[in-house]
Amino acid sequence: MAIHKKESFSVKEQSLAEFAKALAHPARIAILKVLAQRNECICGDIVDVLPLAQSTVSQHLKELKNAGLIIGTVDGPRSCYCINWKAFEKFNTEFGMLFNNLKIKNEKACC
Amino acid sequence: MAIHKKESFSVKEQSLAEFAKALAHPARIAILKVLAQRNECICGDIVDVLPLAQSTVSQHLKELKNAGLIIGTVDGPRSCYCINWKAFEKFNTEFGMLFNNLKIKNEKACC
DNA sequence: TTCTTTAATCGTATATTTGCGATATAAAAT
DNA sequence: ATTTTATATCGCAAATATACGATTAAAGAA
Repeated sequence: MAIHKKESFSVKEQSLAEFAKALAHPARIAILKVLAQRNECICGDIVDVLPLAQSTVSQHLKELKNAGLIIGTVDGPRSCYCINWKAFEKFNTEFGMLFNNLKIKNEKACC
Repeated sequence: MAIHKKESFSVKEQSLAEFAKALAHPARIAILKVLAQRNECICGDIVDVLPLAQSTVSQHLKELKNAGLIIGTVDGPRSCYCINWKAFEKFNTEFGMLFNNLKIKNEKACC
């Protein structure tokens, strides 16, 4: 029984979906906010701010890193995370273009 | 064992995450594309285009509808779906604002 | 060296998502 | 009235995601 046929969609569709999935949890949105609000790259400070266990936060950070939305650097015994603005820019405009392209074609909607 | 503490985040964070979740599958991205490319509101035509069973497509449509991204109207024996541009606009700008606000504050990143 | 601190990873429980076939529903066609 | 067509929903199986405690790893401090 073939389950999860995400591969059968276009690369662009998959990549947009991947990006969206990385943002699809309030904790990860909150992490991005924290990372940006402090102009130094925080690591465990996020744990103090979020209502989640250290291991859970670490897991969310890993997902954001895998999606390319943040960059992690090891700094002695601690880890320093930053937002990867390039990736954000890329996906933000990609989303924007998707929406715009759609809208142009769809001036007269039926419902 | 308390699982899923999404409620402990801000309403805005939750709403952004909800929007992202609705987009977090290539099938749903593809559906939105199809809905926009044809200037008539399609229903079962989507099933012909996607590599998924009718029931699965119906389920994805339901999720998009629940998230408010599309509107469904019953038209005789068939259903007519359209993109809800207002919701899209709202979330698109909300995302944009999030990114912009973050970027302004974060001119000097450490990594 | 030993202890402490910081963060990643492992193991595990539970929840949610994804997908399909089968069935139900409802309107149109015959 | 029966059949066809279009779509939603139900029930189930498998895959993923979420969360936590416990453990590991690695650097700095004692």
